[in-house]
Amino acid sequence: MHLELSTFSGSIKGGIFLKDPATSTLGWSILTNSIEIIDEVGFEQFTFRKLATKMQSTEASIYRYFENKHKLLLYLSSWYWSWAEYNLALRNANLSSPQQKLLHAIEQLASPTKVNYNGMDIGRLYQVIVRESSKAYLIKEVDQLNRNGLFYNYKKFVSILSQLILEIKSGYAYPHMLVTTIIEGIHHQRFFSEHLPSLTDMPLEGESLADFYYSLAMAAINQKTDDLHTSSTILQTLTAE
Amino acid sequence: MHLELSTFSGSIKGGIFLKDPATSTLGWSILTNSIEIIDEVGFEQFTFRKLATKMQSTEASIYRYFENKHKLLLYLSSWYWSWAEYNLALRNANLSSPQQKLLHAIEQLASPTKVNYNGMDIGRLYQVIVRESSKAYLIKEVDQLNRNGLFYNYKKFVSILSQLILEIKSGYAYPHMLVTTIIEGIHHQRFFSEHLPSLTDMPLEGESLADFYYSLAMAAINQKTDDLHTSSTILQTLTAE
DNA sequence: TGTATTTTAATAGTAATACTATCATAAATA
DNA sequence: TATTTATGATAGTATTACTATTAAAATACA
Repeated sequence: MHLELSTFSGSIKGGIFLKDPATSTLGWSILTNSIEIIDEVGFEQFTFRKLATKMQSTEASIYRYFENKHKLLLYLSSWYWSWAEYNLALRNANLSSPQQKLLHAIEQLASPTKVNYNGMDIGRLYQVIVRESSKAYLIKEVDQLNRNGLFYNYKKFVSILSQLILEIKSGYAYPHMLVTTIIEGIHHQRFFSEHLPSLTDMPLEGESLADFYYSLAMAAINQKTDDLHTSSTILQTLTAE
Repeated sequence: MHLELSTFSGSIKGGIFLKDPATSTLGWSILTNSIEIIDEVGFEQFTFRKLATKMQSTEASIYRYFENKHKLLLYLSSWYWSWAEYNLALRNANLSSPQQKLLHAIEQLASPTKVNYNGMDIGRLYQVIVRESSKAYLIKEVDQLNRNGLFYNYKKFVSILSQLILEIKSGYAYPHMLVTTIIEGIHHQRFFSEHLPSLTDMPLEGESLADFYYSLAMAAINQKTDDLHTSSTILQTLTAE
């Protein structure tokens, strides 16, 4: 297991960074320290000045790696999805059942392995992803970033899960919607259960969270054709009751 | 309809504002203009200076209504949920079927009425909600804000839909999770279909989006007990295949 | 109608943020 | 050893996110 882990290296698109932080100790320090600060103070309060101070480096040095803190967040997010993809492939390598593969994927999304990878605290990165990752794309510049392929890693992960869905139910019409609903749903429920519990149900641990979304996926996939209506036919059915 | 509309007034918790913007023309102007600017430049680039310039007023005047731009966003979000609740109640007033009520709720979430309420462009507010509303709670200060009851309106709306779910299927264990999954899901799909289409399926209009989530809700609710497993039993089932 | 009170505008100012630029030095590499 | 590259140190600018003060305008109220 450890051997495989050490062979992993996130493949992040240039364009996110000015200089790849994965290629130097200072760069790697930017990543690990930024995770800690963002986790502690939140992305809004996170500044390159705070990061530089913590790292005992300078703002100027950080700016040589990233244009701004948003690109750094995008890097962390991309790295996470690259890691998630790698880890999932490892875990599912010698399985054939797409159901089981999907279950593993959902379990991993709901409670990731809390390992430490070269000083990078994956559990903490997960915390950051849960609270901050949607801010990487819910922005005005999203189209421009997307044109440059900067959401590649997230899209790739979604695409892999969508493929799994189609293996389970060939011809299912909404694999991508289902997958993104599950992913973002898991993140939201994780956040809600900790901070806004009345928006969830009971203290949900990673396991039961995974159960809920796996069941949801299966229910959606295995829905009888009779259950699928358009708004108008649904309304007719209901009015006829 | 117009009469009813004019009787609506959002009930927003004090604590979000310093002085209720709904009680003065300047305050109302802050709301309508901020929606336009946030829609145009995004919440990150939105500043009270830009707002003051557009309104032909001053920063100091705006600061008398809101502590900061985040509280203003929270106000817009609360106002939206208050409006959504009011509108839904109106639409469902003389219906009895909880299924139909839920369908109406989901349809409204997926494509809100594009009316203009006292100069407030609801369609534009909806755009802002889709892209920005999660930033109102995905922050480090969430617990403190929540202790002061500042997420009341969103919680209330979620609670109403959860009640509907329980009317449809008494005893269903996860009404809140299902509801927030649907709400945030709708917003995400709306955003994705416009900006990251590979994360959705086909060009989804409001109607088909509503269909997808209504079907999802029904599938989750009407799931046979046999379909509900814990992770361990799921794994056993799968391994046995 | 006049006076008191509240609301807004105008202006100024401060600390922090988000950068850019320059130069020196250390480390790596050729 | 020479040369490139990476980092550090320092400085500086425009913008942001406010706070404070005073004056004018609008409103309430007696």
